[in-house]
Amino acid sequence: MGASAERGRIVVVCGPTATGKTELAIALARRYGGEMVSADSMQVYRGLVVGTAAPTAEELGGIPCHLTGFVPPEERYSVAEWLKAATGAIRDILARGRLPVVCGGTGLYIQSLVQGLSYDEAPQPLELRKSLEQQWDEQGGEAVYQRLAGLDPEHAARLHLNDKKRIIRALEQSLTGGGTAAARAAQSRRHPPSFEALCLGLNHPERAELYARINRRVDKMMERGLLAEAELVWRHRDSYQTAAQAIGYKEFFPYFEEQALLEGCVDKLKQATRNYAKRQLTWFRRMDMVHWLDAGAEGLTDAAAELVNPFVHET
RNA sequence: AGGGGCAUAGCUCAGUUGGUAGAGCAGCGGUCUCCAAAACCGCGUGCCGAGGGUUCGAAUCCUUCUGCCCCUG
Repeated sequence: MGASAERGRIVVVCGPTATGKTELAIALARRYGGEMVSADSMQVYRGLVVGTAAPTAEELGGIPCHLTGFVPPEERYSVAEWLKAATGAIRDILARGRLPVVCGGTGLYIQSLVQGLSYDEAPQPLELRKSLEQQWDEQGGEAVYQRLAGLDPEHAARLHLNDKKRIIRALEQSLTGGGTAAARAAQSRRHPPSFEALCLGLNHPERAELYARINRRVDKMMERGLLAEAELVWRHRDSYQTAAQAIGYKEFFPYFEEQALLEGCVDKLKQATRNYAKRQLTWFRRMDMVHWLDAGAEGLTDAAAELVNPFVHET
């Protein structure tokens, strides 16, 4: 009974959108007496259900699902908060003697959980950020970049001059006593990961197949009332800061503003979703702990179970 | 039928007075330590509609054909 063996075990289902992650996760939860934990930056929001393909009560069939629809859409959410919530939910599930099945497509969230990254508790300096953004817009990015280069040359050298978001984020951290990026990275890894994870990655080997499924799923979302959901988001676009940038809503804004036809917006949405799936693939492909499974294969759940069995039973 | 116009990357189009082509979007690859469904970076994938001619050299000029569009009847 070594200390390292005491870490709780979790199963993670990741991969690009529209590959059936939710379905597999539910099947595994059912088979192993587990509970789902969503790892999705948009499913956390209340009211975004059709567009985010959040698991429905019918799909779940009684399996508990955590971390979906619990954040008011006006709120700004972040990895740090999700990590805290997910860690808590997982601990609870483990305490009940059940298997946590984490399921989602947000690479940053999953990687942070699996690798045990910890984020600074301090709230983000939004005022400072605003003034830095202003400086960027008024004086140009070069000036802001040079400021970071003076404080953290090593990190600055890695960032592209156009990477406004990261340059400003790095600068605000350095300016508020966060030290260099290298120091922060070391700090975030000072504890080993809280859990031992088995990562299953779902993908369709043929890109055309993945894209065809995405297109079909968007059509299905339209049938399920995506447009009404999108209109709600559009009406509140000023207050739904993070939620309004979710794929599946912003693509319809031109339609509501009578600047585009509905059909064109649907095509744009399909395209945006395909682009997103590709980015997700890039992210998960480089996580070398992921065991890839063919999402379209017969007996997918059994194939997954072959990996999960030894993982949950070995001591 | 007569007159005119257009055919260039998967799509929309650039291409000076002739020097074998380039943008956006799509696509492909990648980055990612607190907006991450975000943000950012890299890569041109081409019988320049087909044939013939002029020329050292043609996407560019001439000509025939094919296809599409417009005008007149």
